[in-house]
Amino acid sequence: MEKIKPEIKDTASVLKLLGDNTRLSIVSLVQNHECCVCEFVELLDMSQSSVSQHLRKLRDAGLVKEQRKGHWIFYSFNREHPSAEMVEDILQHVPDQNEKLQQLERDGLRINCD
Amino acid sequence: MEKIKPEIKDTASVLKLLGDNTRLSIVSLVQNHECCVCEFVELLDMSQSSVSQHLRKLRDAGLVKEQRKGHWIFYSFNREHPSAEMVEDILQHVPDQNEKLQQLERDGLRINCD
DNA sequence: ACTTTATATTAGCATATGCTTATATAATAA
DNA sequence: TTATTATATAAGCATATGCTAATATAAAGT
Repeated sequence: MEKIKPEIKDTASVLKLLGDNTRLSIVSLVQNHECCVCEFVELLDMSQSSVSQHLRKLRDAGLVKEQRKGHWIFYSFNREHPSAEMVEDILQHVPDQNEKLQQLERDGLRINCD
Repeated sequence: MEKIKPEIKDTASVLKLLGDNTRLSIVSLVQNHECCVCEFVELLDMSQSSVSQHLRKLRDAGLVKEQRKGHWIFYSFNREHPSAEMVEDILQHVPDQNEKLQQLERDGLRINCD
């Protein structure tokens, strides 16, 4: 049985969302890690407000999930999204963002709630 | 040796281009077939001007190539583009557009210069 | 040369986008 | 309760986008 493909207009709207430097970076970052807003702010060197607005778009589209942990709200990739597979295919063509996260870690700026 | 991945901002700009219904449809159509402008106009039910402007964006980005054949200018997918592989991966998640082309064929509206 | 046909380009406009600044909310800490 | 911290939201603005309508171009046909 074949997987149901989303309609072309739904696919286009996902691509439109990813067609922004900031959002593509965010999605790439959360593919393998949970991150909180302040980490994005640090990594992307953008204002908190701006990051928050991008996150809202991603969340509204269902591409990312949020989960509160104490002070912080952590965002993660939503593998349940109808276009999740396509997004993962796309991310394979995007340069790895983990290095930046590791740098955060070394700088002691990584937030950990576990 | 590993393939060179385009920078994230280049990838984002390709996704932005594809993040439009009309352009995603066009790219999907030319993935396997050459099409001329009037065919797009017919298939997408849009004005010639609008289609032409979308094609220009795709051509400027190098995602499609154009080739004149007599009366018509045929557009085709450019497999040399740095993000061509990614685009093909994406298109696998897009519903097949061939049916529409076959309908054109049946209606005798398909342009053929061979 | 003139006309037709296919396509491209331009200008104008309404809407969308992404940012900044300022303010609100919500959970925690004192 | 009040203050602090992390995040969200709203307003305002400059720029980008996609469309239509009108016009230009360029090859082909007569």
